Amino acid sequence: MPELPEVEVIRRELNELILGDVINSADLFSPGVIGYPSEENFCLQIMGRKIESTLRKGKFLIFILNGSLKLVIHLRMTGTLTHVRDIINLREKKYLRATLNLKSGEKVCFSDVRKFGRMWILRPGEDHHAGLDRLGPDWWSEATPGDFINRLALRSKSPIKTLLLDQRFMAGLGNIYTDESLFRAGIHPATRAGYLNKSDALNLFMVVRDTLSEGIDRGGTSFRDYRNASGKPGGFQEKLLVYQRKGELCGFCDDIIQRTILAGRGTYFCPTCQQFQKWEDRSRKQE
DNA sequence: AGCACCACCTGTGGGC
DNA sequence: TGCCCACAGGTGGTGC
Repeated sequence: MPELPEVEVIRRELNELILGDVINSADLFSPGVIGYPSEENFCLQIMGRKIESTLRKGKFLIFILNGSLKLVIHLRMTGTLTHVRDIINLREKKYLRATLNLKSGEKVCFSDVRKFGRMWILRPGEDHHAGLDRLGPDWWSEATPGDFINRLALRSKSPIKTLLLDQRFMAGLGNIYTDESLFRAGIHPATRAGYLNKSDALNLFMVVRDTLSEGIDRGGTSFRDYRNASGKPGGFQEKLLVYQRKGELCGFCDDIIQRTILAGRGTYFCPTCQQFQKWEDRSRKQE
């Protein structure tokens, strides 16, 4: 489910609601929800910690706790974080995996249908337990056009979609925002990175940032499960131009949106508006 | 090094 | 209505 915009929407909301609050305790309801340390130590270490600040890196949500501890959360496909006073009001109650019980009397509820989501408590130097150390620059708060161009040059043979999805390349994009960005930039998802010149790359960088920005402004994309910290859906799904629109008219030309598989993921594109691949094939034949 | 494939889970929607 | 299959916003491991 959540990509960078969805995690950022949740972070901003929780930042207003729980900053400065204290986690009295945690309740765990699903084995495997804690990535590190053990469930027992997770519960012991989190008790009585003050939430000093909130961060996001890629799709990871991070709460800085007093005593140099970090609470790290990844929602993976179907995870949600909901701020409630009473669990009875929780929409995803059936899939509740953990709660953080705050001194204020409120709770942060971690629900997750598919159980892929994880939480970690990390001390300084323990980022590798969550894979945080392997992330590239965050697309929203860290990456620069220069980063992007330099990194593209290092992976020039990879299809551009593969790179955009690779969190070690740059962190935060998932399947929806990748397909939407490539459509908006007019680039076929299979185009090899090395085929993009500097101007193409710069344009793609700006388009990705604009697409993420609009996603955040509209409260994220609720294709199915995503809800913000108040339990409400986002609105960017109404603005999707290709994702999940196989067989529909493009909207910018008379062609029809196609679906294929790339990087192991369902991939949506317009064969007419995203022609980079065709040009690349032609230039390869001329070699 | 990089990529394809499977695994992890549960639910939903389409076709018959 | 029911069954079966494909597919779903993510990532890590394995083997070629």
